[in-house]
Amino acid sequence: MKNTRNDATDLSAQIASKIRDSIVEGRLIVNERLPSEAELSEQFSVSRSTVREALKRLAAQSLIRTQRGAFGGAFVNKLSYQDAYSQNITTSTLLLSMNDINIDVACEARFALERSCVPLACARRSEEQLSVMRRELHRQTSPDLSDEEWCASDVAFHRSFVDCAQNPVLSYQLTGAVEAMQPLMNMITFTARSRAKIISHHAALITSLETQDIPLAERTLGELAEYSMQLAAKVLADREKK
Amino acid sequence: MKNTRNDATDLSAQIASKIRDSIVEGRLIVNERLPSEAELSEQFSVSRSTVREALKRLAAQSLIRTQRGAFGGAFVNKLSYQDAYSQNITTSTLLLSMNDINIDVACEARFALERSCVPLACARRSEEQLSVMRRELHRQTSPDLSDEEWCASDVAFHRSFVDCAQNPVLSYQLTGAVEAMQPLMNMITFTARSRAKIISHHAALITSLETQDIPLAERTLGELAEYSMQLAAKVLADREKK
DNA sequence: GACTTTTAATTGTCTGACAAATGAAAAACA
DNA sequence: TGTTTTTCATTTGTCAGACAATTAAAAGTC
Repeated sequence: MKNTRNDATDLSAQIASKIRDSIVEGRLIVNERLPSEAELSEQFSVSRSTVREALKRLAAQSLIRTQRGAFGGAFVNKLSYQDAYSQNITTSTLLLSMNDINIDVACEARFALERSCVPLACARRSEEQLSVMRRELHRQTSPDLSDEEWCASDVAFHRSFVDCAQNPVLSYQLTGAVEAMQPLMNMITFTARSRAKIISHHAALITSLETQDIPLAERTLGELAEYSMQLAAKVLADREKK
Repeated sequence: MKNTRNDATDLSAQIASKIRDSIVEGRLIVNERLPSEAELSEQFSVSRSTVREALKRLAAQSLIRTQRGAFGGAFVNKLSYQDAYSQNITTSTLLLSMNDINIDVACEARFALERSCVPLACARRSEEQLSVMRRELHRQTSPDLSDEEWCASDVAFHRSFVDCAQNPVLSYQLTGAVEAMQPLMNMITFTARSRAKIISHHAALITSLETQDIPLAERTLGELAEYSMQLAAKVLADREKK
């Protein structure tokens, strides 16, 4: 079906593709054991090293895990949210950092996505997430926070906001968008004044959740998006000047 | 910094992690050439096979590409949208299929995310995307479409809807959500009647874009979400009965 | 100057070996 | 008999060395 993979590539890539298809299309199920490396090398008529390179490719995508010893081997891995998160973050971060994405485009996407969980977040927010957001808000008021720490706290704040929707699939999909912004924002120097302004928006966001005020949340996110873009634009303008 | 990776793992995994960090943190830049396998094996004091396994791991994540011949080698790869898309789709699909996700949760997330591009899509939709949507809508009216073909067309339709927002980052983030739904929806048998109903919603969606009617688009997406969940619930109920 | 051949560098693949881990079975022991 | 220890076969992890295939630069040729 999706056999766009083919001839021109390495043997190890071809073999990895074949096994990957077996997993994705369900012919190999979770926790099932693959044949041993020796058996695979016979099946595919290649050397053990080639098989191993193929298996390492799959391991890098968390599709399999391996275990040594008798009755060990390679097993189809149940992809955890944790694994999926970190893969998503790595890919999103690299995509943004390598493709000179316009920061406005990234901001626009991020806040559009975040806005998508406003109704659910307002309806379902639990004390657990709210307390994380309050904690991060408090941390943000500390004046001796470095720009990196500030951005990290910002990410934690927004991740918790997303988690308010109590939908793990939604959280997963948004993780990449929220986390990948951090390196971009890290380039901005946040003055005391700009921090104060963002903090007030964050406070409003918490209030909107507490009072389940959907319009307020949407408006606040919009303002945050706009302000982020302004700050970024200013940084770019300053850099231009030099 | 993020050195949660450590001791208990394979040498090849450790080496892959080190190189990955170098790329993610920018010490190795796009198109830069890595040392040759022989040099790397000296640097890390391991055999060439171990280095190769590490490099294959990175290649599986599209972080590097390799080229044979003199002046060949491993180069830091510029992650393309295409590569990022397919990684995202694979991960999302597996996450959903392996974690017995409640279909309601997946539907909820998908339509929440899709709703996030309604304002942008209405404002910016181009004739290009609209014609794709019309083409898929027309295809959906064909009665001899298999359930799989129907679902594939559905995915193409919604991807094009997302693309209307003209924001590649947004499209990237939503690809996983839209595509990963297909295997879940494939389990549903779409009767002529249910197809007709969905087609009418799709038609309304096209109209809402043409007339830039944001409320109509949001309402239509909501109805689609609800109807999808109904169909899924019915499938589950029928299966229970047996 | 244009074309061909050689050459050196580099990845891709293969073979064979040994180390390390590990669970099962066998042996030893109480 | 029941429990602990030892042995053992299997499998992955790592290594060393070899050769094939590819490739671009360098050298040679006309």
